Amino acid sequence: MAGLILLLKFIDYRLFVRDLSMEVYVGVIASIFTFFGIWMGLKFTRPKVIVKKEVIDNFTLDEKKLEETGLSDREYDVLQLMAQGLSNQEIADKLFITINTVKTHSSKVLMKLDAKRRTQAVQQAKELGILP
Amino acid sequence: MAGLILLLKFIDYRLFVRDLSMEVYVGVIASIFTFFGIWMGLKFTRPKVIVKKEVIDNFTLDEKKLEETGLSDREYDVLQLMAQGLSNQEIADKLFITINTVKTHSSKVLMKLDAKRRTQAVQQAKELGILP
DNA sequence: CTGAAAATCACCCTAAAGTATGAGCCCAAA
DNA sequence: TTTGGGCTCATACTTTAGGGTGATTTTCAG
Repeated sequence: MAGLILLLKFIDYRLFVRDLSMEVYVGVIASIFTFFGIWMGLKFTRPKVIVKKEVIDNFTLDEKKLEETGLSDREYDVLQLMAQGLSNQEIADKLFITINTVKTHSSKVLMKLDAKRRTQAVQQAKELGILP
Repeated sequence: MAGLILLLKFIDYRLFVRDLSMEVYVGVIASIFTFFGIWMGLKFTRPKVIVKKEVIDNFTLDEKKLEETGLSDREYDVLQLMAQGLSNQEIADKLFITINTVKTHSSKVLMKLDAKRRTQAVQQAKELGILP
C-alpha cells in the first residue's frame, strides 16, 4: 500500500510537472487502480476450502439442540415435511390441517431457526443435528 | 464500461471546474477504479465452483449420477447454493450474474431433477448422492 | 470455420411462500 | 379458576419462486 502511494506520487511528479494532458493522467491512475482492485479482489475473496464437521450416516436426533430451538411438536412435524420438499398445501393435506395453519407453523419454524427461507431452515436444522 | 467513462467525465467536470485539490480528484478516481477492478477480477476469474468444497467426511460425489442428471456446470453451481438455503437473488450476487439467469438455471435444475420446488430438488439431489 | 450446447439476460405472468394480525379452543400448571 | 402455551384457522398483503418465451453471446468440438 505504501509502495502504491509512492508510485502515485512519482507519477504525479513525472506527469504533472511536464504538463501532460489530464486524460493521460487519469488513464494511468485508472489503470493502476483497476489492476490494484483486481489484485485486491482476488486476494481477499478466494474461495476457501472449508472442512466441515463430521456428518453421520446413522442419524441420531440431537434432543438437546431440538429443545434449544424451542420448536413445538407440531412445528417439528412441519419442519420434517418441509425437508422432504413438500409444499405447504401438501403438508396441510398430510397433517389434516389447513394451509393457513401450516403457514403459521412454518413462520414460527423460520423464526426459531433464524432462517429466511424454508431451504435455509432445512439446512440449519441439518447442521444442528435435528434432521437427518 | 461506457457508463464508467461517462461517470468519469461527470466527476471530471464537477471536481475540476471547481478547482478542488488534485489529491481529492485522484482519490476519487482511485477509489472508483479500485472497486471496478475488484468487480472485474471477481467477474472474469470466477472459479468453476465458488461454493465451498464440502469435504464432508463420508460424502463422495457420485459422478455417474451427476452425469445422468444432465446438469451443466452452472446448473450444478446453482443447485449447490440452493441447497445452502440461498434465495435466487443471493445466488445471483454470489455468481455475479443476474437473477434472471439464476431463474433460468434453477428452472432447468428443477426439470432435470424432476422436482416441483427447490426444496424437493435439494432432497432428490441428496438422495442421488450428488449433494452432501 | 461452423453448428450445437451452454450461458447469459429480459419480460410477463401465475403460483407459492412468507409476514402480520387477530381470534377461538383446549389443556395443564399455578 | 385464571393463565399461558400450543394448536388451529382466517384474511390481507408483500415477496420470492417458478413457467414460458425469445434473444444474444460464448464456448468448444468436429
